[in-house]
Amino acid sequence: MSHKKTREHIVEAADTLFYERGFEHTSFSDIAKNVKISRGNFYYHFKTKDDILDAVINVRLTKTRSMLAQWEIEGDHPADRIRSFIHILIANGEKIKRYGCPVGTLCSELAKLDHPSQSDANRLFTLFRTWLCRQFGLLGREEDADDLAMHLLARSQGVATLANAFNDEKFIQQEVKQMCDWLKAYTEHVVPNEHSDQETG
Amino acid sequence: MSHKKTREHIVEAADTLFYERGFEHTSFSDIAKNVKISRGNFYYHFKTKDDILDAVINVRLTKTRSMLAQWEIEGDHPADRIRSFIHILIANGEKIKRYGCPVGTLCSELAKLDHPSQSDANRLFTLFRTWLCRQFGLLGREEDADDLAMHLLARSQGVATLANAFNDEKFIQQEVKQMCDWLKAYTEHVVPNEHSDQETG
DNA sequence: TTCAAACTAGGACAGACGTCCTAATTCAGA
DNA sequence: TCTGAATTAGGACGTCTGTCCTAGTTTGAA
Repeated sequence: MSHKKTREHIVEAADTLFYERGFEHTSFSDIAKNVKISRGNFYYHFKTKDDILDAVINVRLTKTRSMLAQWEIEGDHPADRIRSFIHILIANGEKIKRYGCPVGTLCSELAKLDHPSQSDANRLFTLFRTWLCRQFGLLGREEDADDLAMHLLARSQGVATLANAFNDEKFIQQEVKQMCDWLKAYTEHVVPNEHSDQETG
Repeated sequence: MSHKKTREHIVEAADTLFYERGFEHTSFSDIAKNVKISRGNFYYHFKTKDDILDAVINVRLTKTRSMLAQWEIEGDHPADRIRSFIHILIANGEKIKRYGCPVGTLCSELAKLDHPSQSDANRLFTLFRTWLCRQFGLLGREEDADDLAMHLLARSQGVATLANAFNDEKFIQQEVKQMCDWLKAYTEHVVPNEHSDQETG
């Protein structure tokens, strides 16, 4: 029983610390302090620090997948789902202002370290990319769905980076509004007869 | 003579390495290897590693200022100058795909380290911001010039982050084109009588 | 040529890191 | 209750880090 719990606690603490302080700047001692176990005990659960990183990435992948699935349940119209994506900038605004985007900053750091888990971390981006791509496809934009997905992903990344640097709440809200307007214009232009045709209405 | 040269060589090598590997992941030994001096010799030129970082930031600030000044000389029309900004994504495309944006990734790393030089690094962003702000003002958009500057800055940051993660050249070019179109639409809409009225024409 | 100042090389230093070992403790099943 | 396996605590290890010292070399002006 305590085996799985301890392992999960380690991954959970590492997840938080890797986000807030970065992977390299987080030591075994830091994680141990948070989980309240002995530093030497890590070796039983993980052979190396990189193994912890892999576990953290896998947890994030799983959580992201379920979040995206949840957005598909909550929103019938693809535009609503895409709005859910855009609004994580507001939902996670405080953390983003402090630490930036967890996906972007991790991928960025691993790229500089030339770390073997780079490609695994990038799958977090791919998850959002393909999900957004599918939603734009459902909006009738099959041809350039992936371009639109990448465009929106880039906009979000940029907002996160600058919100972090300037610690600017108003900027986040302005940009979120602009992205929603951009989305609405696209939606109305492409699927004019379906601007708010949810089955609930 | 060799004093200044050595100091400059150290800062130059540190500048490159901080960009390519990150500040924390660059050691004195790494820099020493590049400059081909003894590791212990640093103390004569810099008291601490943070002092080297400060020097690097100052060099970048100076270089950026002169680059922006150059763009003002080269382009008479503010729209041309802004296009110069947009096109650094292509000019530095190879490095951005490998290491991301030097400004964004540095600010991001220092934020995670809670490093005292955060605010100095952020001044790099502010440099671009106020410069872009001024150009948009000259385009007749005094009222929302700063919003437009921040918007464009964010777009560039997002493109750099994703170009780095996906190592995607086509994506950079697409987004650069979109940004130029966005700029042109703005320009023509706001200053309709001046859509290509450079003094050279 | 002389000599103080500028500069450099090499290594000592304490502390932190990731890794790994071993003895002790906890726990589950017979 | 007993026993072997699972789990943990604590610390040893070699390496690397940033910092700092000192002896030696180079340099430029008198």
